[in-house]
Amino acid sequence: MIININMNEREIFTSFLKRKGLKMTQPRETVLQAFLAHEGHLTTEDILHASRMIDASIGQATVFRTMKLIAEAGLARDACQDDGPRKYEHAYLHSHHDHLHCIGCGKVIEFFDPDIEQAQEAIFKQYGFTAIGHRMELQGLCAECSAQQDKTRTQP
Amino acid sequence: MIININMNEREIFTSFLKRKGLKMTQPRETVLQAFLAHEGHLTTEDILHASRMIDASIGQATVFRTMKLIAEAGLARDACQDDGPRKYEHAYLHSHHDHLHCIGCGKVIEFFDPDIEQAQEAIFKQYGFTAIGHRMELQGLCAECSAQQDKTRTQP
DNA sequence: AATTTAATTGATAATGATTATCAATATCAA
DNA sequence: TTGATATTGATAATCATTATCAATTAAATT
Ligand SMILES: [Mn+2]
Ligand SMILES: [Mn+2]
Ligand SMILES: [Zn+2]
Ligand SMILES: [Zn+2]
Repeated sequence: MIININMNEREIFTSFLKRKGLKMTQPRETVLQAFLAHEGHLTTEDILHASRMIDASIGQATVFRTMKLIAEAGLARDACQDDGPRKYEHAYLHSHHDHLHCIGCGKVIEFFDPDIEQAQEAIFKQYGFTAIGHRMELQGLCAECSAQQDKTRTQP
Repeated sequence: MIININMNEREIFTSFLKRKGLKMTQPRETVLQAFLAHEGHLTTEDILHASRMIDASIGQATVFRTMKLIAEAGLARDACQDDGPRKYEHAYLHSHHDHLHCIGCGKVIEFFDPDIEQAQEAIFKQYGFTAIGHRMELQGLCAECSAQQDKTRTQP
């Protein structure tokens, strides 16, 4: 099975299901459309709400189950690794990136640094590992939150 | 309060507690000793077991609470970010490092790469962030697990 | 088209890690 | 020693996720 560049997400998901002996169903269709309709970092609850806009009878368990399949099909991936519920982001035609997270206001900046990626590859090689992936999240204070904190400090 | 290089972990913890208006107690002493007695990546359950070797009456909640304080005092930090229970590692006189994780056998290798650390600093600066920290975990297959997987593939 | 087979669904219970609650107890400054 | 206050362990509660299961639905086969 060759994945054609013109194959859209729905076709990718359908053929993924068929390959695994699973069925394309109405609820799975609904969850997929709900996910595809929103960019960004989405919790399962976000996707449940979006799904129920389309079909109010969708169950929570179905969203958990379907999102796991959508990720396995390569259309979604885990976004952050901080505490709290898992967050999915789009993976189809969305290239790999890491996250810079402001712990003051919660803002998340996506970035890609080829030097870091290359250095990571070098680490894998150095220890004789076959690379599978990595998780990296930088945590800090954005410019605004830094300034605000300075103010608080100088006026106690 | 200047932290003397000769101040041992117990003294650091005691003065941390005093500074926060908290008390050094028998159970906290026990949990600290249990943690200090074991290197590596320890779950709260590991530390509970070790604590109960010293004092069988230690409660689970006390371990959760005390480990949080020990981490806040700078003696412990979170080790991994994979699923499952939180893992603590020693932070006192244990320099920062990242983790290379074999998802085949679970092996964890600790490494430190100044180039990656520097590149991370550059990212913070580029986006105007004040750096606080980062979490990075590389995931792959170690040499043994890679070899084993190749065997399975060529002999179906 | 009807039948058969197996996968799927949503509701609900269960799980696992962590946190909150609370009455009884321990600590420590005065 | 006392007394205010922090702490404890047991237990309940929470939160995200998974497991269970009877009813339903999708596809393969007649
Ligand atoms: Mn992202
Ligand atoms: Mn470590
Ligand atoms: Zn911010
Ligand atoms: Zn391995």
